[in-house]
Amino acid sequence: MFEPVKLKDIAKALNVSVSTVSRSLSGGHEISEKTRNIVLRYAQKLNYRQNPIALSLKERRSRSIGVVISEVANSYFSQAISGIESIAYDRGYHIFITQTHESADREIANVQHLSSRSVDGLLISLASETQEISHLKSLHDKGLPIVFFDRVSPEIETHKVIANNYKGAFEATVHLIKSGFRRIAHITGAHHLSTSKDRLRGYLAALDLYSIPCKPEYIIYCENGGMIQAETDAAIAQLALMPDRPDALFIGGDKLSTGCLSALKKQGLQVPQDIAIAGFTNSDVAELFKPSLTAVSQPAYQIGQKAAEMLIQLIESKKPVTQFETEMFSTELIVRKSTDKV
Amino acid sequence: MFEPVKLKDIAKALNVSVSTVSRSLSGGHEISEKTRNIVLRYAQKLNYRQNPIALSLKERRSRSIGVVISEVANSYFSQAISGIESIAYDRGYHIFITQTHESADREIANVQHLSSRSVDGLLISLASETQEISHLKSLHDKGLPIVFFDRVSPEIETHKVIANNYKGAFEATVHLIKSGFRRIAHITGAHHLSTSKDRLRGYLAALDLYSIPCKPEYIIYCENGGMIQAETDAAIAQLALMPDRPDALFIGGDKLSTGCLSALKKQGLQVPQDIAIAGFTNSDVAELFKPSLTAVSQPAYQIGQKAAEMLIQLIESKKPVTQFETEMFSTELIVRKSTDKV
DNA sequence: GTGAAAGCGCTAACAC
DNA sequence: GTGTTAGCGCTTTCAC
Repeated sequence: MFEPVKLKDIAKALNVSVSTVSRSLSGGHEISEKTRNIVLRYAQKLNYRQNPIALSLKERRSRSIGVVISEVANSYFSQAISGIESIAYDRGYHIFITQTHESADREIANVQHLSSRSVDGLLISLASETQEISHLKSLHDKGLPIVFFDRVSPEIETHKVIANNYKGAFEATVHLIKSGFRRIAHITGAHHLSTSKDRLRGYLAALDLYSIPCKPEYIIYCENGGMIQAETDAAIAQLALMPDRPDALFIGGDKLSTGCLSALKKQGLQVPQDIAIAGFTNSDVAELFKPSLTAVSQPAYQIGQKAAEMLIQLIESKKPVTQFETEMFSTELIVRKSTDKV
Repeated sequence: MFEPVKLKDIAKALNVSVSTVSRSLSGGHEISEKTRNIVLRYAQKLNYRQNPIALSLKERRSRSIGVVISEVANSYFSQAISGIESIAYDRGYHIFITQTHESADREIANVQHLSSRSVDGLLISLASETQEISHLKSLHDKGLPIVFFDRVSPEIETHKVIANNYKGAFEATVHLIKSGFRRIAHITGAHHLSTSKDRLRGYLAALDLYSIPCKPEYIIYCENGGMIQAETDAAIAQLALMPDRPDALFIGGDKLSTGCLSALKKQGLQVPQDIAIAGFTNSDVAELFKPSLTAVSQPAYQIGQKAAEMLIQLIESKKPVTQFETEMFSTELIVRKSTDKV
């Protein structure tokens, strides 16, 4: 098998002690220039690499961070991951990515697994199903740094990074209203998620501003957040059958937006003739849909970067951090054909 | 900070030795039922977890595998990752995902980083830019298990997992021909990639079967594999300007397929009226495009699973493996509107 | 300036 | 059946 060079090998070959080698390599001051150079040169020649596992054991940290998301196959998350990765890489951290597929059980298992793998910190966007976060709380109480992004929880006081979901939803809804639609429904993710709540508030605020009464039956929660297409189909079917069928739809989720487009197609409803839609999505192909999709896009890459930065800062902070921030990024409304009034 | 329970804590509390605790926990036979029960119960109560880092140091393996792909934001790879993850998780392995973004330099850095992080093995799909794989060869020669998937290299003898790219391309091209198209161009990824070569062969074989002469100018390589949209746009522009403009297009890459759709739109070419298209893609929204996209879909999840299985088998094999296999999976042709003859 | 030795958490060979 | 000890690769304190 693969046998990397270790300090002992170098020490033996050079007839010095292991500690001399270690000190030379780590740039210790108390080493003679001459010895250091010899060691350095030899180590270089043998392509010596520190064994990170031994180092972790020694330092009692792993230089790795755990990432918990619902799915990589989601444009928002895959972009966020790239952002996280870019920062982590720069700072010498590795990332463990785990997927919950929106299941609370898998989230618990993943978090458990990661913490037992001694990650130095956790970056998490909660699963749709998760309502109770004692699995995170206990870890956090024990001192494990955690930074929330996207779907956050008020129950743990720590850094959080989110998009301005309220404003994004508000703008999208206003755009629908200004385009001439009045019967605007809202399909969104699990009711307890922070993102769902904020987006709902934005939607309601826009209706309110234009004095459009809000119909409770126009608000539909998809508890699986688009993970299960049948649920999305059912939501659309429900809207389609209403006597006072909506003429527009504001969708509060990445997976849901494409899911609704697909469901509407199955229902035989034309977009935007029968019903206009605008939705949160970071898809890079929203332009190509039939019709092209008016989208609320989040700066997912930057959100990932910021979250990683904050986590690493937390990890590397000498004294316990007590001041926590919630960083908020602006969304962008990209108007396309799915909200054209015809 | 976060201080997990260790064997020593349990030993001290129970007034036994560390080894007794270790043996009880690992189900050693030479322990009295009584002691074991006491230890087990206490460990349970304290929620004891083995420290995987210490274990790795001891066992000289990390129970983790490195995954090198071009991008997670790619339907094929995100599905493959899920497959890899499902197997790895079952077998007690963690995965490190790294992205090359098609750059050879980043691939080298990632591989280097992973190997220095002591992964037990590597799962890799080569970057578009990679032509020279000595960085992998040297690691492989030193005994690091490597399994290739998707984009493989003949230069290293090991297990490989791929889709039947030849047949997938053949079927897609035949479908275009049978639909009545004759001037069929082929846009594909970097010329040296195994996938590009196999798909080209399939395309040529189909043309040949129907005695359609192959025009060299109808074959365009996008060396960045759709990563840079400008390159894809240029390829389409080139085709659009030909005096004998193709009436159909077979596309040999996931990112390229959507990229071409977008480029055609910019060129003002209607699909399929002006030009029909069929392409490799695992996108779950190919149905929603305008027009819906005829796709060659790969069983990415299964490919990921198989690759992970093979790698773990390699890792855990007692004796050096000398017999290597290349596992091939069938693709599926999903016919949609983008290849309708009008 | 350099070496010896302890210790990070764990397992296992070797005592008893 | 249980304890003692060495060792995985590394850093760092303490001697010299």
